Amino acid sequence: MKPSITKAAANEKFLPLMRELARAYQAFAAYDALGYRDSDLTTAQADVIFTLGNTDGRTFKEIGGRTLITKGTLTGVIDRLEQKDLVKRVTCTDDRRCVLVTLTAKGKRKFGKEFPRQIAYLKERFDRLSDADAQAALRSLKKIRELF
Amino acid sequence: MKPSITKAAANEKFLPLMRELARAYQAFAAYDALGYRDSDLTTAQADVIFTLGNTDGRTFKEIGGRTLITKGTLTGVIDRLEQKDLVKRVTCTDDRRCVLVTLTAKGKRKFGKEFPRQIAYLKERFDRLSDADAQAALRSLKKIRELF
DNA sequence: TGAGATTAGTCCTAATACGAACTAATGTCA
DNA sequence: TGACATTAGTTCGTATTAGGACTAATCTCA
Repeated sequence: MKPSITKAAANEKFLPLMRELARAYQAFAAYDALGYRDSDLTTAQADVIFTLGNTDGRTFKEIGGRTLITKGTLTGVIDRLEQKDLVKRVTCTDDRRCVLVTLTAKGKRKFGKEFPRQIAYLKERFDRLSDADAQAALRSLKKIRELF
Repeated sequence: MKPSITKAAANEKFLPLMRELARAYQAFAAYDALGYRDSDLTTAQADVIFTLGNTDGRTFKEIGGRTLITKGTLTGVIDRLEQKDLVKRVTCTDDRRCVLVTLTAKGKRKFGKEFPRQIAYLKERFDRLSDADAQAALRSLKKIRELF
């Protein structure tokens, strides 16, 4: 065990950037999650509802692609939303392998109420960034994403 | 449910930045997680091991503060690391409420092996950023974190 | 000193989260 | 057409994850 090697690793120049990426995201995620406190929705559930809003339904694959929820997890999330009567599963007629998930009337009301509320809640913070800072941040984040 | 209101919300200027933050972080996190494939460690477990490396032990509170793992979760993570004989719980003598978590000899070997390996694995990607881009990204992320 | 507040961890529940194995349906191509 | 690969979701096992109730220890301060 060579402390010199682990210490050299601990001094890598990119580590502050990596830590800041994690902390910035987690600070945002924590704030975002707080917004759902009174909504009876988890973050994942709200994410799905918001993805389905103003659409005629999406398949699991589409929802997974947009929310970054993996399919195994998504089955459970949709199960719970279905139990709450917020979404409905409909087997596609053209391709019977896929399932279209649509908002119920209750789900549409939920979306109409919670989506604008959450957006306003988030906007209050994001709008504290100047346009220039927001543009710079967007560019930086794109470059970071493209690294992986 | 007033599409005009939800559509106005969906057009908020800050949304691309918010999405990019989530995607950049998740792209990084997915790559990071891949690095632990052959290590017999989960991301959370590695995070704890790396935090304990080259120290004389840390309390739950310290570990939680650095890794951003909440205490309830940390109990389970430490349990599993203890089962693998990688860490050890020692009650503090000065304040018997707190528990010092230290690496065992096996844990130190694990740290000495996996930490430099993972850092090199991550460095390979982060080093593709120019110094200027990395500096700009760091500044942007700090500003984002300070929003919340 | 002693009651009340605070702090550090643990325990519990519900919900993610991921990967791998599995089923049903569809596509491919010789 | 028919064997084989591929795709969409489900199921399962293990491990987080957050939050809240709980216990034990410490602190505060009158």
